[in-house]
Amino acid sequence: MPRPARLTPPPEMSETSLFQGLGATALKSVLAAAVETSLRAGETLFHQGDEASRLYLVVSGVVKLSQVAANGTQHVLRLMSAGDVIGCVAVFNRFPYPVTASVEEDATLISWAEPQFWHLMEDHPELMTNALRTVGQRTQEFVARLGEVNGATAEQKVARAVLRLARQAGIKEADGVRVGMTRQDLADMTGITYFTISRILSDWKRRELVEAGRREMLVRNPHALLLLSDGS
Amino acid sequence: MPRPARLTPPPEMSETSLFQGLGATALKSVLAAAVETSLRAGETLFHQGDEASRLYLVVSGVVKLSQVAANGTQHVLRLMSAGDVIGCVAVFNRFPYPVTASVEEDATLISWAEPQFWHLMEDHPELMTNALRTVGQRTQEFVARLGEVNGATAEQKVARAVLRLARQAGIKEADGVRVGMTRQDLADMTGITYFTISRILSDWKRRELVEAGRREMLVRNPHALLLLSDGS
DNA sequence: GGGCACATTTGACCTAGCGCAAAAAGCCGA
DNA sequence: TCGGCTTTTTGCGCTAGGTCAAATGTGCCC
Repeated sequence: MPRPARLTPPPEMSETSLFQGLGATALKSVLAAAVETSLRAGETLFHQGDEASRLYLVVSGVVKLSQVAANGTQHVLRLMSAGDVIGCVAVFNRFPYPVTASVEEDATLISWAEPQFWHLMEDHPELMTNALRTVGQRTQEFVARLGEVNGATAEQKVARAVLRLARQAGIKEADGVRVGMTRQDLADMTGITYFTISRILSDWKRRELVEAGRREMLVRNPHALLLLSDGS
Repeated sequence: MPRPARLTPPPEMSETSLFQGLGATALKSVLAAAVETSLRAGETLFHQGDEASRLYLVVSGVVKLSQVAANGTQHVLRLMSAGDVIGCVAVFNRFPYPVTASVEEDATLISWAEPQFWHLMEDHPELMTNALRTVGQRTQEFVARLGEVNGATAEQKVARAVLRLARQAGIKEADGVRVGMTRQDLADMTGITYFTISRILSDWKRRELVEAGRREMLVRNPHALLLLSDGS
């Protein structure tokens, strides 16, 4: 249910990296041009291959970026949460979206039509600078990951995926970080079968690094996972 | 041996995607600010982790972008040839270079200091637009590759790597495309041991898809490789 | 031509992780 | 409380590809 974005920018907006260095007036006019959308878990923002028509900024909730490979398997690339920009790669490229964006947890987003955002960037050079930086960071992340997937054991990959998950969509609790995901989700993120995922998690449970329940887990000892993901 | 870039832009410069849409005058001033460098095969442009101080454009030759993973293995990300921009991700990020750039075949490059290029982009908005597009394309490529590495067999990965190699650094000949690389190079590009690479190439030789010699190969039937890389 | 340094090939063996099947454990609605 | 459903666990066999060792080229320098 799209509607115009509220005109009064909430204070946290000015801290969003996309808006860094933007004056209050500029920020207001950029936000005025945006449209606010609320989506429920399970709904889809856009599909892989759709024409890249809009640029989104996540205000709240969690959005999953996934890709369907040629062989039909689904690969989850990344979860996006508050402050993350979705569609930047495709929009600045005038290419179809390379991924599918679906809502994991009820989300609110604001978005701009592609030509409109180009205008905004022309009017506000800082915006373009920030966009360039954002895309650069995204690339850097993917480059780093390309390096990581190689030669890593299944356990290392799972450790990294869980840590990423905890960072991007985890909820801090007294004795750890809680993340909601199925074994299948983890499998899609790592390219490992969920059988192997289950075996690894069972092992971690035995070693008391995590507690794993149905559709969720509690990361008790992130540091140990970091060691696992890194060293042997 | 750096020296100022020649002031008269060679005609092909205006076709470089980074300079698309730039007027002749603008192009001249952008080139005037650049420095030309020639490097021999084996020399290094910059190392992974170096401060990202310059943005390079390949004029001729081939430059290899590689990454050393945490476990010490080298991973070749991409070969860059004429028209490709090197360092864009890091420079626009003010992050250290995430990769090492070394010269594969004697190369000539032009480069700009980072702050200077920002000024040029401010003066010439088309340049910034192009930069944004370039970074976007690079990202898109890496995202696509992240999806590809998953679930692919060794043969599929090698097929893709060889095709990329042929496209990025191949020399067209009467009966195929010649590419210069060692089995080890291919291993570094795919994350596969060179034993397996050798086995796969031997098989391809038997099936007459390629001819493979010491430090080089001739791709006879790119179409067959494309089928291999894609289908089962 | 002979020796040397690599690059490549081939073989033998081994293991991480996949595929499949079947059992167990939660969750929910009636 | 009982099905019926989904998610997770576990066992077992199998295979792609890694590891190691040893043989075979191949080019180059003296």
